[in-house]
Formats: sequence, C-alpha cells, structure tokens
Amino acid sequence: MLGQTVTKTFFKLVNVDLACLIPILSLFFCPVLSIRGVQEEDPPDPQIMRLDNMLLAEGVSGPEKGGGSAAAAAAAAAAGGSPTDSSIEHSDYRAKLAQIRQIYHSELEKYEQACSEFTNHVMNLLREQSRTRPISPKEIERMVAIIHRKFSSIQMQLKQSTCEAVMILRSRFLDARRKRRNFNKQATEVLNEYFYSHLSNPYPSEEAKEELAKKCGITVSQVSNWFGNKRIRYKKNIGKFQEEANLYAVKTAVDAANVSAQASQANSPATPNSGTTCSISSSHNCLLQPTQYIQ
DNA sequence: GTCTATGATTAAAG
DNA sequence: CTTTAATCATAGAC
Repeated sequence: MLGQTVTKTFFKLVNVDLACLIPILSLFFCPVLSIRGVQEEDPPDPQIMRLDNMLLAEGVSGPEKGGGSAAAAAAAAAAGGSPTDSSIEHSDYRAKLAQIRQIYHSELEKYEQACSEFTNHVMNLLREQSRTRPISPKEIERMVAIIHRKFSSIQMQLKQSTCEAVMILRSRFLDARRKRRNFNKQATEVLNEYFYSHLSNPYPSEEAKEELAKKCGITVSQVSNWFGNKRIRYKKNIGKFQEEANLYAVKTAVDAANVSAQASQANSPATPNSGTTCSISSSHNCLLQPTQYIQ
C-alpha cells in the first residue's frame, strides 16, 4: 500500500515531472506495534541484495554519480557538436535519473530519521511505563528490533519502487525505438548525396562512415543503419526513389559543374554556363550504371 | 483516427 | 564483425 504510493510518485516522475514528496512519515506514527506476529520477517533476504545491486549498478545508490553514462553522454556531445543532437535526450534521461536518485536518497534519509525518532519515542514511553511496571531490557530490545524490522521492510519497498522507476525510465529513454527522431534535413541531405553518388556501390568504408557521421552529427552506427535501410528500401522499390535519385544526381552534378566552372574560370572565363543540361545526362549515367545492384 | 516514412532492432547468413 | 530482410514503433502528414 505504501509501496504503491511511492511507485505512483515515480511513475509520475517518469511520465511528467517531479511530484511533491509523499508524506510518508505520517503513516509511521500510527502503526500498531503488535508484539506478536513479527518474527516471521526475514533478515537475510536474497531479494534485497538484488535490489541493492541493481540500484548500485544504475548509479542510484552508491557515491555521487560520475560513472560511464555521463562520460558516454559527454563524449556523444563532444562528437556531435551540432545542435539537434541525440545527447539532448541523453541528458534528459540523466536528469530524470538524478531526480529518482534524489527522491530515493531523501526518502531513505527520512526513513532513517523517522526510525530513530520513533525508536526514541518508544523508548521514552517504555521508560515512563517502567515507573509503573517493571520492564526488562530484553523487552526493550525486542521493541527496538521490531521497529527496525518494520522500517527496513519499508526501505525495501522504497528500493523496489526505485528499481521499478529506473526500469521504466530505461525502457522509455534508452529504447531508441520509442524515442525515434528523424535526422535533420541537412543530415539526410548529406547521406542521400553520398548514397546517390555512390549508387553503384553504396557501401561506405569505415572512414567514410565516420566522416559522414561527423558531418551529420550522428553516430557511425546510425550511419550504418541509415545505409542499411536505404539500400534495402531503394532496392525494394526503385521507382519510388527515382525522383529522389534524379534530384540528388542533379544536385551533385551541379556541384561538380560549379567546381569545374570555378576551376575553369581561372583559365578561360568565357564559358561559365551550359552546365545544367550536361549534368542531367550525367545523372542518368549515374543511375543507369548499377544494373548489378538493381537486381 | 489512418497511412506512410523512417530510424532502430532482430535473426540469419556470410 | 558485416550484411540483408523482416519487423517494430514511432514521427509526421493527411
């Protein structure tokens, strides 16, 4: 029941933003301290170890962040350089994780504080009662143990909920399929330019991929994905891509013409134009060449 | 809401 | 490792 409250909070965090912290403390100061029926709680617990390990691995518990994901994001940001980058999403993810972490720690601290406060409270009560009836140290010890057990079971719920929240966050942010963003226009243009100007063999080398990735502000594997998709989709329906193919062929031809015009301008500035008509025919050459690839 | 385009993931093959 | 082909899940257009 309490766990649900915590979980809900994390759900909220994941979906929208940070909700106010739950007034958990209020729930603790009215529990009936039944002396019987508490011995069945398990102190060793394999599950709590699992939770602890996961929280540690995710960087929620343990020392102040740092870790690989931050370094990876920083590297991505450095490599990307250009604005609309995927590192934005990454930092978003990290921010959410930090929020979860913050909630987790503040809750944990609250529990610890509440635990000691409550223990003190009970001790005082017992001390008062000891004036009217004898209370053995063993009884006090037992009381304290009961309280601690109660609180640690609640801590476990917190850990469970935190784990859940992290899992949800991961699936939401790290599963890129969910957060698919189209590449920006310029990136697509660069990729298409390369693709259609290497239509006979559209398999960029590792170096070429790296350069394209740099130019487009995406990763090398994204370039690979793009070319993989492009090849298969082009092959599947060449007709659909004909227009695009022409467009890019003309574009590169025009670029080439411009370059050659610039070069020739130094030599003979008498023939600057008539480059476009030429370029269309050269584009056809480019498109008709890869018969092997088309079939 | 549907429909298409598109980036990512997967299995299988090399 | 790479690739293809199929598929998933979403973005964006309508």
